[in-house]
Amino acid sequence: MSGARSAADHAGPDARRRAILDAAARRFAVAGVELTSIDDIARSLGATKGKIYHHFGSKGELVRAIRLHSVQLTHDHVLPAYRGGGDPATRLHRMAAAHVEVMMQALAYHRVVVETMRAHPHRGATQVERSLAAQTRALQGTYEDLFRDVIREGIESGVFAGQNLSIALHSLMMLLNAPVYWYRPRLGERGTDRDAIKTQIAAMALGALRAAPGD
Amino acid sequence: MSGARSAADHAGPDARRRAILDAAARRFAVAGVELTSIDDIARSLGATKGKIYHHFGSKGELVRAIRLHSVQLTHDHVLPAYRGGGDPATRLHRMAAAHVEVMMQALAYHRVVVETMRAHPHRGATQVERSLAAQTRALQGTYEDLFRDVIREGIESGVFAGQNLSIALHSLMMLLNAPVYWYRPRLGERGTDRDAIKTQIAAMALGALRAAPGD
DNA sequence: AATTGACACCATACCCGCTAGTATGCTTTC
DNA sequence: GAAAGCATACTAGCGGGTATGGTGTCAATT
Repeated sequence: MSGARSAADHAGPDARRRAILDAAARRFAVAGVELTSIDDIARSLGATKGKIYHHFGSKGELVRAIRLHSVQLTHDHVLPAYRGGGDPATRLHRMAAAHVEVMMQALAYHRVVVETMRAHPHRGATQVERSLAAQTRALQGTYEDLFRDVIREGIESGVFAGQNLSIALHSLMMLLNAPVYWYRPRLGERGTDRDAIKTQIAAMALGALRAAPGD
Repeated sequence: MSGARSAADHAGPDARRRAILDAAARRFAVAGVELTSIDDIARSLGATKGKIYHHFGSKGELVRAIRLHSVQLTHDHVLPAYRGGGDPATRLHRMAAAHVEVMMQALAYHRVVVETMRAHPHRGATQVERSLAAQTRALQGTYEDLFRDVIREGIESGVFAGQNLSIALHSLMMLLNAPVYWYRPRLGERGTDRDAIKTQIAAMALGALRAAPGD
């Protein structure tokens, strides 16, 4: 009685992988990674374990794939603002707004990221898992470099306070990730809430960097 | 061969509870809550499950107790700065510095808090667990109200930007919690690093609140 | 001071549910 | 007809929790 490809399945295997990832991210986001069983995810797909384990090798691989996708989404969404011209303050404001925006768009994915943030090396990770983790780390690194660049430029040009770059970057990222923790889209919301949030947080980010270092 | 009370045990049962909590927090912080078994914690104490389950009803109770202790520590450490006089900016700066300070002092406890932040209700929580969680929520609420008060006061007096209070508070808390994610005490550090961190973050927090709302 | 219970304290050994992962075979597709 | 795609049924092991018994401590009693 199976085999009847329906809905999003017609677009090929990658689309099916994606559908599984979406479902997994949603379940992980609401119930937590550890408390979500593979059967839960399969059930939310109207399928069984077999489907998931056909496309992914393990639960850990699922989590790593979600993490990687999250970072890719974020990087792709913020890069234009980085490449766009303007003084450091303007660029950083646009980047910050874009970051907050994508946090709220793909909320489930980013929730998984922050939950699994303090990468407990997950003893016994497979080869694929390690590879995904490595890609994620690398992309995350180049992503943070975008902000590091702009901050440094801003410090050198005097618009940002001359403080410790590493601390500033870490703090900025946490500030921009904040909505992942508390934002809950309201039913029937049309985007004005999101605009307010991203505008305010971007403004706060700029203010934080402009702060005088001494006190 | 047992029964020989040693080390910190002489100070009574509460001290033993505390020792267990410390060990649990440390293990949880380094390996993650889910990946840490009760046996792991017991081993790190030079004891067995029996000791832990004599003092705590369940693993969940352990986690909740750690969370509560974390909030209590933070509240107690920041309250003096709240009560101290000064204009809103000064008070908030002191409160922020105190918050960051206690984050780095009781790092393990706060790590557990942020890891279990998005409270997955943990289906089947016992009565004691629910009670601990309720106390934690309550205290967390009154703690955040300290900051809310000062922010509101600052907005009214014009030193802070007139932005959405809820978003500002959430963002501020995340900014102040940031060190929990990345700070690692260096061997033989004598406190100058911590001073630099808390000073810079407090300054950034002030700057974030002073930011102009519109853009 | 010595004895005796009573209870706090903890070790040992055991159970058992839960879920990640696998083995297998039936469909559908190409 | 070969291979991808997936359902079904099963296994295995980890770890949370418990049942039980032993050991020390302390207070009351004699």
